[in-house]
Amino acid sequence: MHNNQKKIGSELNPNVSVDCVIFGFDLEKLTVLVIDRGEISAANGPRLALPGNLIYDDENLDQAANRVLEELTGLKNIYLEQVGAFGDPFRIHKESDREWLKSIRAQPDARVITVAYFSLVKIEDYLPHASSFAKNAGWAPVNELSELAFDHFEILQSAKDKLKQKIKIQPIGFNLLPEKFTLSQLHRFYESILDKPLDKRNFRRKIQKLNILSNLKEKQRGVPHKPSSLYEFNEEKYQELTQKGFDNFGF
Amino acid sequence: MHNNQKKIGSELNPNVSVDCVIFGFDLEKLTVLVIDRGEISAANGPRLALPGNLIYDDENLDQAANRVLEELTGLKNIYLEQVGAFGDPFRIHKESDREWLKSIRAQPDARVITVAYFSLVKIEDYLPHASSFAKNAGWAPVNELSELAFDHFEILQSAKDKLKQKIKIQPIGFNLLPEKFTLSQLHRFYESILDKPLDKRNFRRKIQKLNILSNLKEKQRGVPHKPSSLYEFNEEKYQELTQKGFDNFGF
DNA sequence: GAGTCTTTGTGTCATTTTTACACTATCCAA
DNA sequence: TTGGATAGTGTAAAAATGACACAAAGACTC
Repeated sequence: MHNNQKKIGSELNPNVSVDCVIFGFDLEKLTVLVIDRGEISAANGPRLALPGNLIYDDENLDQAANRVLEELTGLKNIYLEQVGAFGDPFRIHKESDREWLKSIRAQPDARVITVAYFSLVKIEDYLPHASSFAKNAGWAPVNELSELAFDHFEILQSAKDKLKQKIKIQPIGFNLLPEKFTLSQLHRFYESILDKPLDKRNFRRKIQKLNILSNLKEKQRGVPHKPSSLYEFNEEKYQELTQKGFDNFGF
Repeated sequence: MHNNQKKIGSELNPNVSVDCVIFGFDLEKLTVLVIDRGEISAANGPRLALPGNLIYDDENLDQAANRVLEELTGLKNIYLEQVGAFGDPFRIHKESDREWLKSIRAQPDARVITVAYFSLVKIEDYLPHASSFAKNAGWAPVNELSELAFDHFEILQSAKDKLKQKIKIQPIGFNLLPEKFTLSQLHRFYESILDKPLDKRNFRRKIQKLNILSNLKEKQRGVPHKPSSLYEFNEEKYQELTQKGFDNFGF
């Protein structure tokens, strides 16, 4: 069910899967793409899970993650980074999880090591893709989740931590925000990832000094308050920065 | 050969292994523990490899890494952190690697995903352990290696990068250095990991401000120059720091 | 025991970065 | 026209950084 467009000449590896933590930002808070597994028979565990699947024997891990991401969102060439491997032999212990696996896997009891990836996607770009499990996917605010299937909640935590580290070192907001955005939105983005308030003026000073933003000569319209200037990221500057590396956006 | 002390009631998982990047510091430069595979028949590839092994189906990844580490060094409760998963389906392509696998694995052609860990070990504590592959193990200076078996060189690079990041955030020199050490040794340690020169006075100022070092009232003896004061780490302070996290030892 | 070699250990100043903090401007809606 | 909401802006004190040079201590040699 997960994947019925079987690749010719390749076999699923029953022991290794990838799971994707796909972050979005709805201009208010950080969100993550989750699958709703629907009503489950037995002990009703968490309905929500991260998208993921077994890997094929002839693809590498990055390819597998890209494939899962594309199957779900239709998006290619998306920022994707490994979080790590998760392999508790008892990670599949909840009865509800086992029930679900029986319905989608040939060997539901096999021990599976999963390799988690996180990616950053503009919510505006995401259109639920026709294929497979996407019809039950949706964005959930990261901080409102309290449980997920399997060890996915733990994976989500690790992914958040990775993202938190990453954002101090590279301006990756880039990948998540719409083409045009306001400084306040960017500000909220950093606050929701770092999970603490940042002084408005200091934030603006610091982000401007990176020289990565272009002030479009355009303003918000129709907002019931002073309209904000719109900005866009300067991709060249971004490349330059990530090359040289910029230690320290550590608020 | 790798592991003949088979655990009762558990099976090796033919698809998942762990590899350990065990760093040491010989007071001059960063070193890593490698296995010498000896003369190999076919196309003579790299003799050196990282220690590693398949996992058992009833142990989790951290346990497997600890087991491999202990089998090799006899050391328990060592600092150990995941680097990531490596899973190129063609990672076993060199003829010399295949020859070697035939001699140690039941299924030498299986596709194997490996999960890499790095750990930090005091060289003084390390005594080659009787068991298994340890007799051919030894410390090699990290920066003098130019190739390793399989994708181990790539893994080593990743581990170095992780270590580099880590050291900016936590005072883990702790785990590597002998009980008593001099500031110059610590200085050299940071330089060899960050791979760039650090100003002596600024380094000393910064490290002292962490308040993590105790100046023993003791000096080096028998050195043909002004003897240095010896220091030790203050473990309590270390715990405190890692809790609060100290952003920024970013030279 | 005088001289040489080698490494330790120390302070200051100029510059940059960080932090804390409050009020006016602009738009919409009532 | 007023009220509500958010945007946008500067300064001053404190802390951190980076650059830089010379005297002190021991071992060894002659």
